[in-house]
Amino acid sequence: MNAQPDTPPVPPTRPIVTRFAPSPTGNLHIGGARTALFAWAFARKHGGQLILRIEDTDLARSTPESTRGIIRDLQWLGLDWDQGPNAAPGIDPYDLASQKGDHGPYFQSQRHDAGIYDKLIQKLLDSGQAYEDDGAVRFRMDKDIAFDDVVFGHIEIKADDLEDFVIRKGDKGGRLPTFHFAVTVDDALMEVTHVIRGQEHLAHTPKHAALCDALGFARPKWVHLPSIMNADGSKMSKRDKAKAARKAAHTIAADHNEPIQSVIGRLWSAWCSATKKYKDQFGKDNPIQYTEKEFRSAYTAFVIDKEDSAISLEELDTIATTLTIIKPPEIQVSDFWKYGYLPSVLLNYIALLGWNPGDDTERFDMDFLVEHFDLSRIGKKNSQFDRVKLAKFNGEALADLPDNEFHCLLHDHFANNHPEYIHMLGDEGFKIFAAAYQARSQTLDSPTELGRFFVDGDFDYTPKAVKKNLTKNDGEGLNVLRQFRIELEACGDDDWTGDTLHKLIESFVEKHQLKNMGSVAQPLRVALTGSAVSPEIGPTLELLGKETVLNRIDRCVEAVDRQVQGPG
RNA sequence: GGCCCCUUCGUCUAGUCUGGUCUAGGACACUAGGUUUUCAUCCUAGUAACACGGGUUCAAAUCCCGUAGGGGUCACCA
Repeated sequence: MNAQPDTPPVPPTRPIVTRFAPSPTGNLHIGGARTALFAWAFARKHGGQLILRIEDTDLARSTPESTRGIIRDLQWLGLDWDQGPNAAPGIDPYDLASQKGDHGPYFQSQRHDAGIYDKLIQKLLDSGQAYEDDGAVRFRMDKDIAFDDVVFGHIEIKADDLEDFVIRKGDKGGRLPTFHFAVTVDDALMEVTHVIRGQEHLAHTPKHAALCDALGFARPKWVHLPSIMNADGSKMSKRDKAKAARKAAHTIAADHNEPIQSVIGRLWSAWCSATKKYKDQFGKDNPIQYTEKEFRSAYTAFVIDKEDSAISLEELDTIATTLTIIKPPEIQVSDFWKYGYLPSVLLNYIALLGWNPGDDTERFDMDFLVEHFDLSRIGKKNSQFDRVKLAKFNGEALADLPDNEFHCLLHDHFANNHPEYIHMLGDEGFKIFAAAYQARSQTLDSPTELGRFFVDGDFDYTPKAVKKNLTKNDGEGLNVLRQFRIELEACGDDDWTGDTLHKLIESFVEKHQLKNMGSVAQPLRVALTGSAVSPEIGPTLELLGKETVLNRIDRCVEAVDRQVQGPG
């Protein structure tokens, strides 16, 4: 007990504390996800703490739905926090008693209710560093100020370039603190050591530094991250989705040489038939219902870039996607989820935007990131988001998955997004479908583009594919198709499996002295898919089923014959 | 516009602090060839960058100055 160490005790160092502080005014977008990732990685690397704090000081724009969405997206990504709202299922994140950590509450609206900000504002008022202005409170910015940023270095601003700024809103804003005041106070009170956030806050940091000084708080280390941009160099934003839909509408108008209103009219018809199809397929009404008037006015607003439409951006986005007039650009974390990216891959890819481990390693998991993460390796340059590279990473990760894991993921994805495939293929069929597309999928959604013909026989024949595989050389392929149809018809139901059918083709090739399997497989592909592309021919035949295969061959032969004989 | 920040292949980047080993490396994309029943995968090879102009130096992608271009910010939004 009284034994003292020989050496003086090491002075206690402050544990690393980072925070992610979104404002709940929309979904978590990709830039926010990277900020969260870096804050998470830095805290984990140093055995520190990550705080999730919700900055809901904007009464008009903050919503509980956004808070829940952000929490859900962070959980999907696998980024966990040590202090903040409780994300356990069934628990209301706003519930004070359930929040984790000693520095709560973790919602700024709740902190305001607790009087945390008003007390400090009064201090500034009393000392003359702040003053009342038309119901609001402003902070005096009358001195030169300098600060150090971990990424951008030393920055100095002259007093002349600074202005007094509001720290507490007036009655209209509920007398809540502004972002600048709340963020400064909370970071200090929550003992945050490293403020990791987007570069858009760099220009605000002089305010935060001055506030820290006036309040007598130690300044945290500021770490500003460069922005993530679109391929064209513009900033990534959810408005891009509307932009894409708008562009699509205008493109359709131009292609058909018709006014935009008539395009919207056609979209309405398309929407009606999509709704009807939904009902036929699922036996219940489409949960999204509009009157023609609503639809037209909302879409018009959408197309001419107005936010105040009767239908929300998200719903219009859904419509545009349903009608397949656009494949909206992925912007928010939930988009990447919806389009079948793996969270581990998304995280890997966005970690590479502005950071790298210093060698040529590009594919890594979060254990690697935590081990190697270092603030000094964060770059200063904005980076463009390259969906093609992400897709490649994702495709490789999917291909590397054990079969059964891929099957489960694909099944979940399709159950949520394209249940008609599961209905039509059945559980056994879906297994074959998954196996057929694992190596061919860049996302869990890819099989819908590649394998639509499995559930939809209403396709046109690609002229090039018909010529090359059927009509060329006096209809060589067409003859093979006719003859092979006979063998298929003779095939018993028990023999209708991928392996047996594959062998059937092999022996047919041998018997007729054909060049190779392609001589049979390619004509079949055209008949079955309309194109020259499908997964392996065996599983393709098996999955389609005997009846469908024979019908499609007949339909194809007929169509090509008609075409060869010419019109009339 | 004021202020702040940034600038290496088409894109993400290594290299810049501590000038020479950089005739600038990797990845994605692209092109060509090979494997494959198609597609995808895979293998091999290739095209491709230090924004521009001055300086400092024996030597500059690396240091300094200027120009151009880009981004951010300038709300009782965050």
